[in-house]
Amino acid sequence: MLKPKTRIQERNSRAILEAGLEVFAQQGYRGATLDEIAVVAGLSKPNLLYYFPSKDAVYAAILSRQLETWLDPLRMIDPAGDPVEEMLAYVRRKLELSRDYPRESRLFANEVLQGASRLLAGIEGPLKSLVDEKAAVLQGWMDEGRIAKLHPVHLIFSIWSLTQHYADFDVQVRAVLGTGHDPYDEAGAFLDHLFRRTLSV
Amino acid sequence: MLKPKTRIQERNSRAILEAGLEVFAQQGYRGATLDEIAVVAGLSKPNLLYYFPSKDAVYAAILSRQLETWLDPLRMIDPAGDPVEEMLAYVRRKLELSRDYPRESRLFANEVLQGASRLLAGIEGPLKSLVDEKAAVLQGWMDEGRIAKLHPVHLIFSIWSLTQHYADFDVQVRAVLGTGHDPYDEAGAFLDHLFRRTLSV
DNA sequence: GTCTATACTCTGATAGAC
DNA sequence: GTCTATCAGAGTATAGAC
Repeated sequence: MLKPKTRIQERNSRAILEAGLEVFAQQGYRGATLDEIAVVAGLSKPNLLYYFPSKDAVYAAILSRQLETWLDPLRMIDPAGDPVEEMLAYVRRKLELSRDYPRESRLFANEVLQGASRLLAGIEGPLKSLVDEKAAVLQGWMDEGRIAKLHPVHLIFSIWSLTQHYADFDVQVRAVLGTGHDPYDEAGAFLDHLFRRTLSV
Repeated sequence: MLKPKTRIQERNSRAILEAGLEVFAQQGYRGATLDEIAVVAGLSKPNLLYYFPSKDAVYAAILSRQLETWLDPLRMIDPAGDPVEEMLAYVRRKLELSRDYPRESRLFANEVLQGASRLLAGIEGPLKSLVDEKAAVLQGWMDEGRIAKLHPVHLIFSIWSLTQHYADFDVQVRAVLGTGHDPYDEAGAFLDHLFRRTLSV
């Protein structure tokens, strides 16, 4: 990416990343086109390519920008806190991410679904380390009898899958629920209930 | 699609549907190319287009072929059975689908993720009807105090999300678990435990 | 019925005017 | 810095030989 120097460069760089997020999240890498991204960003295609050298560069910039945000909620689990409340707070934070950043969720979903070749190479190590670290915390809580004994890694998977479902499969959720529902409101209550029952000893 | 008459037509039609499933499931509709499908099917591109008039026709044929299989496990829930065991059996059937037909799962995931425009138009009604019907059965069980009181539709969503996660995000699951794990084996035990705790009164 | 050749469109990327 | 014009390659689809 071009290092932004002027106000107009700053604005255009942002517009491209924003438009790219929109289009890549809906179509996946191969399905997305620079034409569409340029239109959404309000630029010509050559102008877009003045800021980023290639389609791949746009995609990589967007992916890496979102990574931290995506893993932060897991990092925030506090080994010194109350186990059940820590887990329920994690579920809430993840559900809020799905509600407030559904495009980011779908971007990752597309990426993983399509093999994650661009993503996993870079984060496989750190991701596994973080999960292992937190799984050890959960295991400790289980050994102390403070939460129910379950496979800790699959417990983390279950939180990812249940919360991200509402962003990734949004159109299906809304189609099945019908009108007059607030999916995230209902999901919040449902998941709180589900994990409280599941985790309590 | 061409109505198969000869043995060679039968074989080629199958090969195209099989190859299309493979490629569409990994790339989504727009990301998939006829070139790739033809190569996987072992045919030339024009020959592929002799059997199906267009890319869209191949895709539509594959989608509709898989729909029944995908909804059958939900249909099989028996209102006259034991509530908790019926639900756990449903979870098992869905997990087996993910294990045995991961490409079909990813095909639907891509489709829904990318807006489901080709799918929902055709099945929105039937899908919602089926879910509503089974949600009423669950609600009845809850009213009778035979399973825990939870939002029945979100309960169904939770089963979809937890089971399909293992097919759709397979590469992430395996990357995080590391080697020496059988994801579906562990997931079976985990989900059985989770839903037994969640549903028991 | 199947293949080769090809038409035509879309896509990513570049050159060069302003 | 941004635009118009354009290229090469990939993409869907068709024509016509065999």
